[in-house]
Amino acid sequence: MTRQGLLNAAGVVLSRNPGAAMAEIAEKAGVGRATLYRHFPTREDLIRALVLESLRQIDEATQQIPIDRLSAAQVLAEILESIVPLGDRFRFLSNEPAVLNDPEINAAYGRQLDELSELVEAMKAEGSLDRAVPTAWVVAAIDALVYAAWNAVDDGAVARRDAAKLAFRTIMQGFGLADPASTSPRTARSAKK
Amino acid sequence: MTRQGLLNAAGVVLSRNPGAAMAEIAEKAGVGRATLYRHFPTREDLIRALVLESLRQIDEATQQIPIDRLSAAQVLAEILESIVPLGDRFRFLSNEPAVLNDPEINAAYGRQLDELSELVEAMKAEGSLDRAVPTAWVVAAIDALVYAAWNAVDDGAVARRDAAKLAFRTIMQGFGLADPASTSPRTARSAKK
DNA sequence: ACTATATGAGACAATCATGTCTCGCTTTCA
DNA sequence: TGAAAGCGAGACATGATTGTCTCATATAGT
Repeated sequence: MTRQGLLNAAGVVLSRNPGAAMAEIAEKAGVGRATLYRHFPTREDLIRALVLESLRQIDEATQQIPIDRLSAAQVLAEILESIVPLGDRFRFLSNEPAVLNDPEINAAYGRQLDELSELVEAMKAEGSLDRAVPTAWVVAAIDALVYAAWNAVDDGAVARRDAAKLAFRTIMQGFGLADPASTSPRTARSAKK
Repeated sequence: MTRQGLLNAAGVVLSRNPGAAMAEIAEKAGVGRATLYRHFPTREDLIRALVLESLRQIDEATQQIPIDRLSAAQVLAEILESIVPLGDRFRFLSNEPAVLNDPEINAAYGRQLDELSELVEAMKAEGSLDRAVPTAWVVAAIDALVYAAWNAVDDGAVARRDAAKLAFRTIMQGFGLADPASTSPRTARSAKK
């Protein structure tokens, strides 16, 4: 059994139950528990490796995007297409103490968030997003919508090939320039009369 | 120590670390471990009670909204104002096996999702949301944005009083009628030239 | 003051996951 | 064919957590 296979199994099992035991992961991988420990001496090592591998996959996918030939909005579209399929890998361990305090993981994740912030700023600069919306909120919402998109696919509410496009459309419209009449409750009320 | 105080402490501790021990929860509540067990005979009982209490709080908050005097969009705005402050209580145990298989919890949560679906349909009917966007996706995204909003407040990225409004604006714009020029990557590219 | 009730502290057994180790078995490579 | 390496199964000790229980104390109501 390859290291990748073990990490995949760990991803599947842990995303459904973050507290799953090593035995459960080994079983999912079709491997003896001892073998799992041979590759990852401790549970913490396994989780660290899983998170780093996931972050690496995201880097790999996004670095293949020709950013110099696309608008910032198009870059975001490509990023979403790339990472929505990987969306499950992350949310489940945001609270893992082993992950939260790891400097290497924090550095890598922080860098990715920073890159996303820069992309959002670029989108504001090119006029595809509303400057009035806080960048931090846009980044947080993108994060959440990626997760929601993967989730919706997972329980069959949305087709796999549509998920990234739905998320992209939601982001672009949601943070584009406002049409006040359709977003303010007060005016919506008067419009109802 | 009141039952409510224990549930509050459990909410605080478990939302930060879903695997926290009973001793940690009791300590947070400033109470002996035995006392905690007197109120909740097993850990599972505690988690069940916490989830049900959280769902009940949402019901309570939303039922005070005068739905007959507001547009569907306004109702959504009020709902967001009510539940964004409670947002942390839920995501953390969506994977808890004790919760996932509990019929009472599933019924209550499913009903709330159904009500949200109905509200989304009503918003489509009144023209404040785009009929072309799948309701399931809208519901999933609202769910995710509520969580994102609470999260952004929690780490200081967004002011508490702005969170619900940001989420509302994002939803209303994000699922309103599209302005094709601002959402399609293809056209964005030609616009860049 | 008196009694009933709830509490905090802590001992305790049972359970469970972790991490180590050994022992055959199989595969691979020479 | 033979040696080496990796594997599955499982025994084992360890530590942490759960859930039960006791007992002394505090508090509230009468």
